[in-house]
Amino acid sequence: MSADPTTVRRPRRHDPGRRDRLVDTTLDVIAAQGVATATHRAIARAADVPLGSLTYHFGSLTELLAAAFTRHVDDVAARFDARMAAAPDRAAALEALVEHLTGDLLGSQRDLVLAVELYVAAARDAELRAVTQDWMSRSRRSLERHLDPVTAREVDALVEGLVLHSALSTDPMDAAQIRAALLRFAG
Amino acid sequence: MSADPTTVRRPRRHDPGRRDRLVDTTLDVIAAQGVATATHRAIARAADVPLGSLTYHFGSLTELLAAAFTRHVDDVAARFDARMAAAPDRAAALEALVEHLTGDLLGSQRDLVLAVELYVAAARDAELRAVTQDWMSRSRRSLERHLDPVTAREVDALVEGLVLHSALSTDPMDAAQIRAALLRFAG
DNA sequence: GGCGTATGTGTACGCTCGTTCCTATGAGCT
DNA sequence: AGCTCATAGGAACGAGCGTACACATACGCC
Repeated sequence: MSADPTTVRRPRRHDPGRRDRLVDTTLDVIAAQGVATATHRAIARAADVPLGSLTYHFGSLTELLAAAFTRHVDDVAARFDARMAAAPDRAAALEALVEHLTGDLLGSQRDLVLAVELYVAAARDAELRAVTQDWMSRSRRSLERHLDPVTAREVDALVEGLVLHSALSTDPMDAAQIRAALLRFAG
Repeated sequence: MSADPTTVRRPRRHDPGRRDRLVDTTLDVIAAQGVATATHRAIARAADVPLGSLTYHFGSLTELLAAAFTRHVDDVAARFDARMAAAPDRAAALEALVEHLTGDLLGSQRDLVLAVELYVAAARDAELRAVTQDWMSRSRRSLERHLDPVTAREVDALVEGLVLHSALSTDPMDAAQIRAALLRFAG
C-alpha cells in the first residue's frame, strides 16, 4: 500500500447542471467564433469538460446546436414580448420596438452575431430552420398586439434587414436613423 | 508546316477557360449545398477536374470563394444598376426595384441562396465582408439615382430583410405583398 | 529540332473532425 | 453496509479536409 498516487485525479465528479452549462457555453462559442467553429472539442475546451461529456449529454452536435439556439430564441422572444405586452398603445409599442432593436439587439454584439449565425445555420439545417421560424412567428405575434397583421409582417422583415445591415455594414445606421426608418414605415 | 508569324495570334500563356469554369462551378456548389460544403474536393468533382488543379489556379480555398462571390455580386449589381439607370423617374425606379426583387432575386432560388450564404460567410471572413460591403454600396448608389440617400439606405435595409425573410420563411411574402411594402415605404 | 517554362495531374502528409467504446466513479436506494 | 446504474473520463477510429510537392505534358521561343 505504499502506492501514494502522485497522479492526482480531477476532483470533478458529479456535476449537476452540466448539461445546462454546456448549452450556455455553446452559445458563447458561437457568439465568439461562429457556428462553423462550434465543434465538440472547442465547446468541451471552453466548458472545461472532457470530450466524451458532450456526446453523453447530447446525441449529436446538431442536437446541441439546436438546444443552444432554442434557448437563445426563447430568451430574446420572451424579452421582446414582455416589451410589447407592457406597451399601452401603438405608439408606445413602436417606441418599445425601437428600444428593443437599438438597445437589446444592436447594443449587444453577442445577440447580433447569434442572430446572423442562426440565420445562416437555419438556411441549411431543417431542425434549425424550425427554430428560426418559431422566432419569426413569435415576433410577429408580439407585434400583432398593437399592429395589424400586414404591417406586423412588413415590420418584421424590416427588422431582420436592419439587424443584418447592422451586423455586416462598416457604416451601420445609428439609433436615430433606425428609429426614423421604423416610424416612417409604421408610424 | 511552320506557323506563319503574321497569322498566329499571340499565344495565351495563361488559358483562363478552366479558371473561369472553376469559379462558376464554385457558385453552383455553394448554391446547391452551402458554402460549408464547398471544399476543394467537392468543387473538383463537380467541375470534373483533378484536385491539384484547384490549388494551382487559386492559392487557397478562401481566394476561390472570394473570386466566386465577387463574380456573383458583379453580376447582380450590374443587372440592378442597369434597371435603375433605365428608369426615367422615381416611380419607375420603384417599380424596377420591385421587379428586380420579385423577378431576379426571389424568382431564382439560386440567387437567394447565394445571397444568404454570402451574408453568412461575410460575417466571419474579412475578405468576404469586403465583397458584401461593395455590394451594399453599389446597391445604394444605384438606388440614389432616383432616391435621396436617407431613403436609399432604408430601402436597402428593407430589401435585405425581405431577401432573408423569403429565404427562411415557410410562408414567404408574395410579389404583391413585397410591392406593397416597398411602395408603402418609399412610394 | 531542342529547351525552358507555364500549365496539368496524382499522391501523400498532417491535421481536425464527429462519434464510438471501454473503464472508472460515486450518489441514491434497499 | 453493499449494489446499481446514471454519469464522468479519456483514448481511439475512420473519414474528410487544405495543402504541398514531385512528376508529367504541352507549347512558345531560339
